[in-house]
Amino acid sequence: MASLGELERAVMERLWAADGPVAATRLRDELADRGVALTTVHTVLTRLEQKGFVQHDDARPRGFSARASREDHAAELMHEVLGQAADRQAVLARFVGSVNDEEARLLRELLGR
Amino acid sequence: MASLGELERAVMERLWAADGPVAATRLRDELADRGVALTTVHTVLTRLEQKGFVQHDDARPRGFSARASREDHAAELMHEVLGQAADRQAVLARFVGSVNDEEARLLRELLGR
DNA sequence: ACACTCTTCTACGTCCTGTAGAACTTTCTG
DNA sequence: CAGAAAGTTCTACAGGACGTAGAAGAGTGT
Repeated sequence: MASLGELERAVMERLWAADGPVAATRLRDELADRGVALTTVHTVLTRLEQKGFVQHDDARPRGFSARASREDHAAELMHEVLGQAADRQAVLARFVGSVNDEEARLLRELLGR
Repeated sequence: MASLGELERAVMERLWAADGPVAATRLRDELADRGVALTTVHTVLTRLEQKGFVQHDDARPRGFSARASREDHAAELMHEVLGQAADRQAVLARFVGSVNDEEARLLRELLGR
């Protein structure tokens, strides 16, 4: 369900990187390499809001921000994927079987050894 | 990158559920509720092949099969999602923080002790 | 050989996403 | 406060992905 387009993802990336609400103009500037127009940014933001990924305050130059942190979002996605399969255990087994050492160590730590 | 359409997913589901190559006609029958034509099934299969999810043998009524098991596929997706975020550790932390007890137990087991 | 089944080719409508002009609203500035 | 500047919303369109399938071609069975 939650798949984003190229530009949408790029916008989310900036919102996640920012530490507070971001104005559309700033997003346009940060995406200068793409040369997108300000209205384009607005369109994308509106769509991201409809999808529930973004919200904006009612300050005058609107401040846009991500509803969930990048990490929460990713973790959520991981759960979604995990939940999709009937045999969650098998999926976890495959998953764990292919994490690198560092991640494995971290996982052990997180699971309280 | 790897996002499938409604029908595509349904087809993959049957291929994953099957324990061997499946003929297009059988897929059509299994998807009878949708009333899709055989050619439609073929089109979808062709696209899934192009995407690398499916392969077929050269027996005469072609036998189609998934390239990866549903579990491998899911685990792969999980890795993809994990890799997308800059702070993988944070993602793992959130992820582990929200698995249920049973899954946590399984994870500990899988991580060897 | 002929009918039947399967496969490939080609095509089209719809929805999603990128893209942005036009029009409207709010804010700034003289 | 009027006019300009900046920001926001509305509306539209093009391209691509996906669902859908007819037409045409290839293989199989009798």
